[in-house]
Amino acid sequence: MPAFRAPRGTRDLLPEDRAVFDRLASTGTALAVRYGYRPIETPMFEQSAVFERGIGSVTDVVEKELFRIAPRSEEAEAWALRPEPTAGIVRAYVQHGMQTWPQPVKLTFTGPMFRYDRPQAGRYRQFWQFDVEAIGDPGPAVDAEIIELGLRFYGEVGVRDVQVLVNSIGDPACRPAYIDALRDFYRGHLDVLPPTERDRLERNALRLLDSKDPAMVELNASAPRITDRLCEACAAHFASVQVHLTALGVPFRIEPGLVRGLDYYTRTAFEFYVAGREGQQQALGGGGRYDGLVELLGGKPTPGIGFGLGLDRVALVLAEQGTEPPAAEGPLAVIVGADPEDTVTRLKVATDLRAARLRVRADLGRRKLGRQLEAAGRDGAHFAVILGDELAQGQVQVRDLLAGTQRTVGIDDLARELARAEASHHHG
RNA sequence: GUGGCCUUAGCUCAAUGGCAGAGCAUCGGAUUGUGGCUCCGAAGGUUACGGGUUCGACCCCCGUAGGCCACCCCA
Repeated sequence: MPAFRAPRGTRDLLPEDRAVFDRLASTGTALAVRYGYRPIETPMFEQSAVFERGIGSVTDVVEKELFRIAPRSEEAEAWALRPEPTAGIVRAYVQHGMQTWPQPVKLTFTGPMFRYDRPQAGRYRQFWQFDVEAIGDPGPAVDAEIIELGLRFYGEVGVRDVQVLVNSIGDPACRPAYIDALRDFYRGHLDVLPPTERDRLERNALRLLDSKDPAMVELNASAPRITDRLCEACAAHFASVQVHLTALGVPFRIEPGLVRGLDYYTRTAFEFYVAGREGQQQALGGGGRYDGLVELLGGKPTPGIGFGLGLDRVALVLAEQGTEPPAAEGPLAVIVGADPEDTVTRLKVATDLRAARLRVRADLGRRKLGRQLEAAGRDGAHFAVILGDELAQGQVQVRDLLAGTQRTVGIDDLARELARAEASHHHG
């Protein structure tokens, strides 16, 4: 009914929602910093080629979900809103010569991503990711470190029953042979393949592995497994990742059907799910190793690994699991007055208290005292400072709205008294 | 991108094809400067939008938009 509303697939984070997001983002950043990651920020859009080259042009993310920006002139560069953070961060790594920094370069970022797909709960055209990237470390120890970091994030933020799925999808030494074997296998069962899967067979055979079509699920049970066909180096790497994960006490499940949707991944791939929902879409987060990406974007051959965790989905799961959102904090005090018309004094008192670094609100409406106090109570204020005739003697009433008590305070002592009350309240 | 369900006040929901309503929330009042409770009142609607059928449409039909569900895919 309103004339304007938020574009399809986007939403407003009202203060209550925003408080949840703030908590998720600050928890993630603090956690990553504790692990040695430094916050970075890259543009929300890049040359389309950064994503086409990096993510792979035959992926869904690029083929049908890339949020392209209409060029403003013939000679304009083709731009696209970022659908994920890794390509842009790696582009920055190359552009700024980060290979001369102490390796690995560990970076973290939290911000909005954009994908032009059909919205659903937990699936938006603008969504938030908490991202961590370690560039320049071949692993396998850092693989386990980063998976443990992801799992710890969910724990600290209060999501219960998170499962870790891991797999290795090989590297250029072994994956091509595996994909050939996979194609041969599916070609032997062409009659069973649904049309869409048949279409993808030549283009992106790995994707058939995580199809949810019942016929495919049955067929995939007997499909060749990448984990049986890793080259020696990949097999050793994968085994060592598991040793490290076990040593860290990270419970995980090997999921041979786990393939990631972006082409740049090699070797370690992992996803986080809420237990019981693994079969559905709605991964809470995922990531993996991308040893070829830096080179693909014009840098020297450099290994890397990272993850992106979807904050919108974390917020959704927290709500479903009944986790209490952070309580809205009301002002320490509201300045109210017996004379509804005297907004000058109320605003002046509030301004002086704010200058003293106190969180106060002045009631600037011209309504009678009872209404002002009522609003202060609903606002969650701890105190009401009541301005009345005593002001002539330099005094005000300070009413404790929670306790229902009230006392007279000299106007010159007001800031000190309120600051002391706030301090004792927070320590008690 | 495919299929299905849904859309009435800020929110949650009513209304047989015949006067669009309730609760909560908002705002105001209950005689001079003290909140939460109670009582009274006000405001709030192009029934998502556009067509059609009908004497008459929130209600039936078509289209569009948005949300949700299952696909697809991913976070």
